[in-house]
Amino acid sequence: MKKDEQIIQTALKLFVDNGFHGTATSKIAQESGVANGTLFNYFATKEILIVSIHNSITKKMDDFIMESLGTKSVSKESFRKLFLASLDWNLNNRLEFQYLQQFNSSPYSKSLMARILNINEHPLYVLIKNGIDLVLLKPMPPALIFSLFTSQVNGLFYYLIANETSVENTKNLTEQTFDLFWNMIED
Amino acid sequence: MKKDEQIIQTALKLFVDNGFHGTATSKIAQESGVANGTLFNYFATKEILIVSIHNSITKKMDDFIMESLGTKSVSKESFRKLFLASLDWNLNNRLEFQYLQQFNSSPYSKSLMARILNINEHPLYVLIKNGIDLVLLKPMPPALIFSLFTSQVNGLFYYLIANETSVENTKNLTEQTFDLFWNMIED
Amino acid sequence: MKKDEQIIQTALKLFVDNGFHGTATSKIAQESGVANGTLFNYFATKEILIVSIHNSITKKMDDFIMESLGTKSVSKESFRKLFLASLDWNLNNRLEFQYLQQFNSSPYSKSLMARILNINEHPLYVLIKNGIDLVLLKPMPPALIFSLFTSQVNGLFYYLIANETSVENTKNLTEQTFDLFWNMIED
Amino acid sequence: MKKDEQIIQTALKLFVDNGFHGTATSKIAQESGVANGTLFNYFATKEILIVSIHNSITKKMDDFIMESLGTKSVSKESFRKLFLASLDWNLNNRLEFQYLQQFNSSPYSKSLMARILNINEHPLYVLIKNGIDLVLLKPMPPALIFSLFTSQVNGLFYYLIANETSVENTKNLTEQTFDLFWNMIED
DNA sequence: GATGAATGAGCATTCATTCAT
DNA sequence: GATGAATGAATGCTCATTCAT
Repeated sequence: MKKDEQIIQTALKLFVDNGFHGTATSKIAQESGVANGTLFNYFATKEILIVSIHNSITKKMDDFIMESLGTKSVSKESFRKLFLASLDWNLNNRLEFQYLQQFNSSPYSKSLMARILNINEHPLYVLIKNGIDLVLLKPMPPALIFSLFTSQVNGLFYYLIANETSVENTKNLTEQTFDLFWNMIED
Repeated sequence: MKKDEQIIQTALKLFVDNGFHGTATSKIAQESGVANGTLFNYFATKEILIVSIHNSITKKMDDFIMESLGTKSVSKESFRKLFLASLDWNLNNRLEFQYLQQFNSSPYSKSLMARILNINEHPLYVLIKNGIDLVLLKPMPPALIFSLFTSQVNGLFYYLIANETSVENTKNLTEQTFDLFWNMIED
Repeated sequence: MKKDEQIIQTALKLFVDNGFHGTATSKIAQESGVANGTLFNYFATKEILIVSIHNSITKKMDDFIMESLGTKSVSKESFRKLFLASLDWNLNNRLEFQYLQQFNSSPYSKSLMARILNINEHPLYVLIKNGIDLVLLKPMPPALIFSLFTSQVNGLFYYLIANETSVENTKNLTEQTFDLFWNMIED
Repeated sequence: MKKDEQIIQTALKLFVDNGFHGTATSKIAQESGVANGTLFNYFATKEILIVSIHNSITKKMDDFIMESLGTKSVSKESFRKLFLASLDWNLNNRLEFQYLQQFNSSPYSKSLMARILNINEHPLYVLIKNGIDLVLLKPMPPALIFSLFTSQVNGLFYYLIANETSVENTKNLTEQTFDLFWNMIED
């Protein structure tokens, strides 16, 4: 692994465990196997490191979800794929999930360097907008449906991690929860 | 206002604006109109102050929601009241909402002194459980419905604060969103 | 017990256990059963309290030794009585002994308020001086004999507290050690 | 001089002059010609610095005395060499002597990091024990003779610093005082 | 590019002392 | 005389950042 990636991975874990303030850059350098000063050759300041981790995570997450979506046809199946992919990513990247939570509720989230996710270009948003236009979905503000979609995924995710269950059961609950959601928004 | 309450209010605002680390205790004392040392007569450490603010907020929130609920009859109306009260509280106490978000994704949330909310005794959870028993709600894990309820409120809340709209419109969207949710979970 | 005496006794123990710096005036007040501010009605500053304790101890010690001496006739018996009394006081007032050690090796010992023991007026010094004049003792500087006397007592004392032994044995060792010392200084 | 040694020397002087509490670490750093934080790169806490100084002093003192002793033959000459070396060290290292006094009557002396001087292995103790076995010394507890030896050295030392005198005279008094002591303990 | 010793601003916390009640 | 809340100067220690090697 390249050094910058190594540093990001180490820092990610330490930040989630001990918070931004609770993690000294010297500790990150040490656990990354580099010298104190070396860290600053890759990330000029601690804040830049923190934001870089955020950007790295969101990029990977977006890539994963986009790839999972495949074709962008407007259909229940597309929504279903997005729902499953989002949940899967959360379940398989819990450290990253926690990091994003922590980052978003910290003052760093106001940093100008943070990747800005323009909701209008988000594939889910586009899908919803088209769905409404095609009278496949209820005539509601697309941003509201977008927000409810995200929340529903999170709601299920929180339940699943608080009540660890079998893979099979997880799958069933996921399908069931998606169906509930779909019935809620389809016209 | 009593001094401890004054300190809590000042700290709440500063913590939300600048983060826990970004807010010096001396700054809190100064803006609270007390001397540096006085703050520590009321809250022995910064961590205790941070946890105390959390406990103060959750207590007020719980009280508000419980009062809004009134009778605990198992009915759509009760769920509606809880939905509206939760959203209202979020909308009218944004600083406190942000504080809770920040606190929950910080290492302080693991503090032993933090009020522990036992989900089994939460009025919403009880309502859901009874609703399932009475075949008013779909036969799903009550904790999942609980989680989806909370998420739906948050989903709507995020939409509303990102798209400020008239009080009238807010009210309509809220009723509409609750109805969607209700249709989703009723048997 | 009067309040000032009560405070002195409490402070004495706390200072020996935790050092001057390690003992907060508030702690002394608390353990003395008085309020924070009350302590300062009796001792205007912490330093005054520290010096007062020193003076109180040295006065009591001097009184005890003087009383033990009785007649001031220049004789082996007088030296013996002083030797025994000094040792006894150390053995029976270990807290006070430790306090004096700590005080004397602290910057407080330079305080102008500390009782000054003018060696020339010290009964032991007078005794020694007269002993030399009467050719009872070796012709050495009296201050040197004084210092050796004190050191011999301390040397025995340190041995006794490091090797707790029976009262009988303690007595025997004391007499034996004094005899050694006497043989050393008698002409 | 290496930086840690420089810091130790500076701190030694300041601690003796102003006490442990009366000496701020920032003052030590400043007078050592290093930055505040640098001090803590060498000594993680103030307490560690204090104990390190103690250990440094006792090591140097032990080395000096051991070297002065030379052969360990059991003879009056060996005791004489130890007596002279101990006194010399005290006279030539007064700051260090005062430091040890202050340290030993402070709570820091209970620190686990402090060098433990096991009396049984002390060269003087061994010498005394062998001297008794060989019927060179009086049949007394060796630890008592040890203690009296040390006290006699201190007693003379206190006299000498209170009554500064010529080198010649100091030498004479020392030899004389040792002879007195030797007569006291020899069988 | 890598190192790690050095830096010094910054902060949480302590505590002797004051004074209004 | 007693109280104890309030004070604020003082200090040990941390840690992001620099830079000479």
